[in-house]
Amino acid sequence: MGSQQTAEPAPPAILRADAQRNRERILAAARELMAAHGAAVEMTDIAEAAGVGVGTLYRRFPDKEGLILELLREKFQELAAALERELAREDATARERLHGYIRAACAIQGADRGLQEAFSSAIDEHSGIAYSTPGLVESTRRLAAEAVAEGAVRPDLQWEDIVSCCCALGHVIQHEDSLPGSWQKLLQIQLDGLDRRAASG
Amino acid sequence: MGSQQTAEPAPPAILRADAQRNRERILAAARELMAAHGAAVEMTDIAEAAGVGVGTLYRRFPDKEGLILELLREKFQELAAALERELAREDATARERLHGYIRAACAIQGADRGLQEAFSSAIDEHSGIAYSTPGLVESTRRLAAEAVAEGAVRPDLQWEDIVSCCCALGHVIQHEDSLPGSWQKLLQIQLDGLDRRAASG
DNA sequence: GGGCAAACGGAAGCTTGGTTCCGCTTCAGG
DNA sequence: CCTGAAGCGGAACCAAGCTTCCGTTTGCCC
Repeated sequence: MGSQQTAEPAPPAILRADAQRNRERILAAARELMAAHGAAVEMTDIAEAAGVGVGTLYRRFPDKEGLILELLREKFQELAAALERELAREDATARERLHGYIRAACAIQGADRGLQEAFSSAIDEHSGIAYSTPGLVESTRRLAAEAVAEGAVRPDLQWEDIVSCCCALGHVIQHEDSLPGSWQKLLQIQLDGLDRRAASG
Repeated sequence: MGSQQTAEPAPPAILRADAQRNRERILAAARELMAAHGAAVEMTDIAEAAGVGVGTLYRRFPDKEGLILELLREKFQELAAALERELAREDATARERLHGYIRAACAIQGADRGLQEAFSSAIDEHSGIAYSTPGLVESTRRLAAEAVAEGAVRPDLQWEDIVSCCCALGHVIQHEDSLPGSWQKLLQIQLDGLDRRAASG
């Protein structure tokens, strides 16, 4: 191998104006379709919805996985934003902020099937994304710690429990069609179960 | 069309001895593989594990869906059996029987990835199976009613909530690898949340 | 034992959906 | 305006898996 391997001409980091525009369109279309139908949407459909050929799509993203990854990143940032918003509330107790965040996570997952899958798949194959979203873990940890310190929630609450709850709720939310309205009840049960007075043993 | 349409020769309901044996083998292999790898196993692999050609597999079952359906039926019967067993316990309070059943459902789902998917997919496309499993719904309803009547669990508990809990737990259990041990904690939170003292408002 | 419906194996066929390829078009710098 | 790199479209390609087909084998009944 020579001193400078140039196997790939390495495309410039700066995109031409039209290419940039198309990139946005593709992301928007993918966002839209995946929110509605989940990760199973076909690349062809995304391209069509974006008003672009598949070739263009593949010029921008390495493969389907890559496109999904990009959207996953977005999703987790959305979640992180909700978390920050909640943590910043001055008018609420730590327990209320905890409840607020879990509710927000439900709302986000309900509005977007993609995120529900993100939560699951991200947990497995792509767990890196969740963990690499700046501040997400750290803020969750803080949310838990503050609620425990306040004394209103179960003393053994850990940040991972918050993740489990959101993940579990997301799953039920995704099946809204066949278990209509049942997630609200489960949410209530879980929030109650997180309270100090509920903790057994 | 004549008085007796014989489009299909209508295969005899009674199988030849070897055919019967192979049918069992196929089911056993499918059970095994799907428990380990979920519904994604390939028909070819199932046939191979059963020591049989794919053709044979398709002679017994209409298609992959049909095979899965057969196993799903089994799974829900397994669940129904656990439920009956729990309901029959004389030595326990209704609340303990409720806890016992939910724990049992977790155990079953943990031992068999297939059932977790069953719980989910059954909820959607195949909800008929769950509902057609003799006594499953009825017994769940009874489990809930008895626990409520006893007064130890939240008064607004409905049988659907039990389903939600099991379904949600199953989802987290399936991701055991990436959220190690977290389902036990969530189970605890939910069981606590089901108690009367936890119920808010 | 003989005959035949039932059963078998597994190669070939088909479908679905991701990915590549390449000739044509468009931007942007000189 | 001219030119070349960057971008574009979408038909063609390819892999994966489910399903079918058909020549051969086997259990079962007379």
